[in-house]
Amino acid sequence: MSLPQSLHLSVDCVLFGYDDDGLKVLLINQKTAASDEDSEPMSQLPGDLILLDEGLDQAAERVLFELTQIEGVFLKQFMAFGDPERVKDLKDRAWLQSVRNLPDQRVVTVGYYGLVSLQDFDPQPASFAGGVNWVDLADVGALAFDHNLILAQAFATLKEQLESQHISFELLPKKFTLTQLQALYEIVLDKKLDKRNFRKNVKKMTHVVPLDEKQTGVMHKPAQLFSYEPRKN
Amino acid sequence: MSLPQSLHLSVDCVLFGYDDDGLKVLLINQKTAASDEDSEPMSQLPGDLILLDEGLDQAAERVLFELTQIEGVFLKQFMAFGDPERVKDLKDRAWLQSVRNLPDQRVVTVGYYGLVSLQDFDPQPASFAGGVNWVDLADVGALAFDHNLILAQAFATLKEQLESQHISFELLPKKFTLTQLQALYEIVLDKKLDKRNFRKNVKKMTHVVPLDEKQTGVMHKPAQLFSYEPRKN
DNA sequence: CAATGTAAGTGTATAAATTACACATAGGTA
DNA sequence: TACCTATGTGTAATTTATACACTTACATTG
Repeated sequence: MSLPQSLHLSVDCVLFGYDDDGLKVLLINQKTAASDEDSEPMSQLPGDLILLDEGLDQAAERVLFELTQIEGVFLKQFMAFGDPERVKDLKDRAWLQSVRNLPDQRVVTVGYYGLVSLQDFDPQPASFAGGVNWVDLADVGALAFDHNLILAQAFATLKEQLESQHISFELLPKKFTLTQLQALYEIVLDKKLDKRNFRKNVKKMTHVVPLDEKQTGVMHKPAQLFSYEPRKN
Repeated sequence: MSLPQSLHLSVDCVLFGYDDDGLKVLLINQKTAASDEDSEPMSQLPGDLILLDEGLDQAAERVLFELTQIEGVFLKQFMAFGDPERVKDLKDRAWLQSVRNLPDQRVVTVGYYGLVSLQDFDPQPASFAGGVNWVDLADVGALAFDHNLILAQAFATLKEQLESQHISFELLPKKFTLTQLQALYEIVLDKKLDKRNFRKNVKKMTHVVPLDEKQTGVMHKPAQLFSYEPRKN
């Protein structure tokens, strides 16, 4: 009834980062074997095979940390990608051969998206292998495998869940102004919002609390700082 | 960098069925080896390992058809389940041993939920092995593996997506009355709705169109029949 | 064929939520 | 001290959501 199976399972992390400059995604450069000249290095999402004794969420955390030194961030599964051809493209062969024991093996991957504030996290996280870059969403080029698809799907999920899931705050520094919060909403939802109406809505969110602190060093009226306080029951 | 992996990947289908009697889920009875007396047969969701050359959506369709003879229904991936212990429970050992070459192998599964109208589909789909039953959601007992968790997650997803995704119609016969539609909403959302307001909202849905046809054989004013017409561009 | 039972079908008034919109203020800089 | 810049605030108009009750069409029964 059940045939012997042989396939690999990986996780890929789509880590979004935000600062006043806009919305970025974390990409790593494939480190090809030193002698490889003809194959230009591609960018890809941080991802790797899962270990046999770890759960999926755990794997996503570990892989993200190993590849980017980032830890302790919000990470959420959003979709599995299992096209049998997804790692069979010619452009990806060289890298697979340099890094996998069984480069021809089918790989199904589980996508996670994550959110960080570029202020609170080191904007250029050290990595033990290959470069790590925050790339503006608009500037993302062709990625390895089906990673453009995974990224698009992750962004669509972020858009859908931004309002319902209290996740905007993961993208902001611990202390933020309402203008920052609004700018984030405008970027993710891709539409302009009215300042007064936006603030009216925020006032209804009991988990957004004003601090006894103001912005400093700005050449205009300093903004009130707020922080996110998830309900403590 | 990447250790050799060895795990199995399956799909599990949570198929919801609806009739005037309520919301059901399709379960199959594990067929244990004939001589097995001490292990009572458990119920589980229809699911099986994926084949090496098929995509995930394709696998879900195939597995559902093979186990229940149901095909051509709405099926949507909703979540992957990868707890390393999810198939290690004692209660599930006997069945795994009778059906798998590598019963100790870790299995990660991708969950799909599906929707059918019990009117339009055979309410007791034939199956080539083991019984197949529509079980009222309230009467679902302990299932094999983590299938109670998968079911709960699927139902939560259905609830979330019912309104945004036009999926209520998958659960209804091709021709339905507004009362049926409303009853479905009330069951899934678990709240009573106002008849007049509900109908006002439906009138705004351009994809719900009245037919030149009425209910027959009912001992009251016959209801107008409607059908779902996804926008044809 | 008249009376009865049953669910279908319909409108309006009220409340709530969303939208549109403009100017005074606090601090920094010159 | 004057000026620049982004902050912070209220109200009226519109749209959307909610609450609510009676007449109608068909089938059954006496």
